[in-house]
Amino acid sequence: MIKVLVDGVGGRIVEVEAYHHTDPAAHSYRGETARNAVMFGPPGYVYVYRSYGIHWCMNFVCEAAGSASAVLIRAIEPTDGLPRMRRRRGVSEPRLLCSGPGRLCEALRVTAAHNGLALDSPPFQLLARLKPVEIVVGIRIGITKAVDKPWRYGEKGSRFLSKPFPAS
DNA sequence: TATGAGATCAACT
DNA sequence: GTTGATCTCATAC
Repeated sequence: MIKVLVDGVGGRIVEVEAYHHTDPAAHSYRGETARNAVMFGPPGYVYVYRSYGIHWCMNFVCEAAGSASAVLIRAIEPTDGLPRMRRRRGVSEPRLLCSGPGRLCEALRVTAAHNGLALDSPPFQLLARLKPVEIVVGIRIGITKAVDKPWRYGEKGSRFLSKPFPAS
């Protein structure tokens, strides 16, 4: 999987979910608003929003401008800046640092200040994967609409997923 | 281990 | 006024 760093801290993306404007579960489903405007812009940008009042969630905008599609980064495998992540998260167990959207954003210190920033300029860095990996697909997590759509993608066998995928 | 509540706020109805 | 792409901690089995 691709590796993402924010200010030098981050790791390999091991779990994402896809959202699209035709998807009832997506923020962009009901059209553009002040919050989701970034999703309607060009790809390669970061969309950050607050969830349940206390957590931040990070998305990468995809496809052409106007399609309002994005991938929610649900989990990464920490590889860079482990000490800083531990300090920010207050936990030492590596697999608890980034195994979930809210955890990941706290570990990378992603906030509304990052909303609308480009993925190819500081503090963001994207690094291509070194080798192909096996991907498993499943249904999405933590949503109440379009629950049956298999738009969750993860690295097979990774120990850093927010939840395990059904055996495949 | 499993289930449940609380935290806390911006956007939407 | 209600809801939510969540997490953590507490209490119950």
